[in-house]
Amino acid sequence: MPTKKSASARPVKRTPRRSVLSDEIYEMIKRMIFDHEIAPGSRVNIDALAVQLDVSQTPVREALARLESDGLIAKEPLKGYKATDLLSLKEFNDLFQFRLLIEPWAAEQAAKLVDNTGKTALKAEMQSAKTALKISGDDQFQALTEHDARFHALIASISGNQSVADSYERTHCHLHLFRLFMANKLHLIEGESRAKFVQDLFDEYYQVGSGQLALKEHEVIAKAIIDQNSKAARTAMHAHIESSLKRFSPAAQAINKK
Amino acid sequence: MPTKKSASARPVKRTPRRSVLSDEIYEMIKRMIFDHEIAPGSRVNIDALAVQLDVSQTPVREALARLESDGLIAKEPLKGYKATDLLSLKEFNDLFQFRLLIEPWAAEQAAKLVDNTGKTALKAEMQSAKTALKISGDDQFQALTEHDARFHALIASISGNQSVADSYERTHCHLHLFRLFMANKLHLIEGESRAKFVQDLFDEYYQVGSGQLALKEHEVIAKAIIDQNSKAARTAMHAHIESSLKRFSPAAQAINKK
DNA sequence: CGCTAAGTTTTCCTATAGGATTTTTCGAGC
DNA sequence: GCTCGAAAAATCCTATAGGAAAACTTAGCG
Repeated sequence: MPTKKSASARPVKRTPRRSVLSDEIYEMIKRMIFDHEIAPGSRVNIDALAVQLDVSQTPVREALARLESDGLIAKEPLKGYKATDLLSLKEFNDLFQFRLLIEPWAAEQAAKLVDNTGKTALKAEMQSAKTALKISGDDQFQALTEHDARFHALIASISGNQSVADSYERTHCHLHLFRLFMANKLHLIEGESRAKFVQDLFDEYYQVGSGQLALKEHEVIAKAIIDQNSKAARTAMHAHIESSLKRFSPAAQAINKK
Repeated sequence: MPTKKSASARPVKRTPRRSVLSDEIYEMIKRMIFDHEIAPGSRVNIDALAVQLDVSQTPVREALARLESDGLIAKEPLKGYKATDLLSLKEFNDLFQFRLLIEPWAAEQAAKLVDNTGKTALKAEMQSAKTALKISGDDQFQALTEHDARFHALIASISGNQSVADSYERTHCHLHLFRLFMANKLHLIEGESRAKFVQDLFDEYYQVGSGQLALKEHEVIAKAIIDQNSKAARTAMHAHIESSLKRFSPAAQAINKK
């Protein structure tokens, strides 16, 4: 009786799995948060999630436990899990302040320590950004956000300091920014004027004029690192984060006024 | 056969639990790592742990998943969990470099933003350090390490920046330091001279002369914050971390030479 | 002595049931 | 009509057993 239902609902033989199931589930749930399939603040039902993903509760629980210590999901004892709320304005500012503490240093170190492998990787990443520009719509924003995440993570990695790289990763800042942005976007289906507002935000962030401001800033940073100019790398990274903070600030404020 | 054994081995009625079982298990396992009950690098068997702690596998799995994303335990897919190795010399230095990036800033902010509640908490923590000095033996070292952890976490918290406070917490630096230190200690049962070496380390770290150097440094930091002298707080914290790095460095080197 | 192959062990995943706690619903009383 | 309290439902948390896949071990053969 029990096996029958699931056996018929599930592919007869699961494709040979690359790694461990709970890891896949972790990534899938993370992606669901990323895609707003799980809305900020909404409850997350373990049973439902297990059924939906067609696995048992165990891997779901493991994934949720990890997501909790990532700060992406909060557990209220005996009440269940819920997706964390979007960043408040304060949290948003705090996050960028934190980045200002570690990333300029990371860029500086990266410029000092970079080798040929690192230079190649940086060039490749900048190339992928250009590819992303060819996409259109929300997918473009997502592609650019993902480039942004990879770019910063790459620099942290080149810096050679694992503690710094890890702490950057765990901020999940790109995920928070994307959620913030999309929340604005989604709220606006109701009002035409606000849709325009979000479009403006988008333009502002990635496409000021024909300049693609953020990518230009990335170019400057990448160049400084490849040239092994550590001072310039630090300065450029600092400027980029502050500039990024300014660009995203309206989005964060819009949410908090709601 | 299966139920019988566990039913007889377990207390009839579990004491009314304060919170959630998996959280308790998480803390217990963390403590086991702290106490070297789980040796660095050793395999961690889920079944065995569940039996030992007298709970089922489920909460153990959740705890291990969280510990993994804390970096205290590593999962090798399809092979099981193992406790992470002790910090290599490089990781040790990286960790302190990371702390240098965020903690002096945190101290500076704390001095700017501290209120009466914060000042009271700081004074209380310094008082608890004095109490710890009355303990003797390894317990004293543990008590002082825990004070150290609370002191730094408190300042990060007073700084008001949640991202910074979280990232400090997640370094688990006090835990790593304690493991490093105890590993030296434990290895030395074999050699008398090395036992002396560890005692020296201990004296060096917490009791130089009758000065209790580290605590003196804490006093300076605490005073600067309470006086709301932000510049002094930053400087004192910077000096303290560098001083701490120097004091612990021999312990880290000893492990790596092994 | 080295390498392949079968058997054993370990580990992960699944499934399900039952106890505990919270939330919701519903009815009685003011 | 509103508030309070108790029963009912939903949800979470725990426990346990068993099956599948991979890793490890051991024995036999070249």
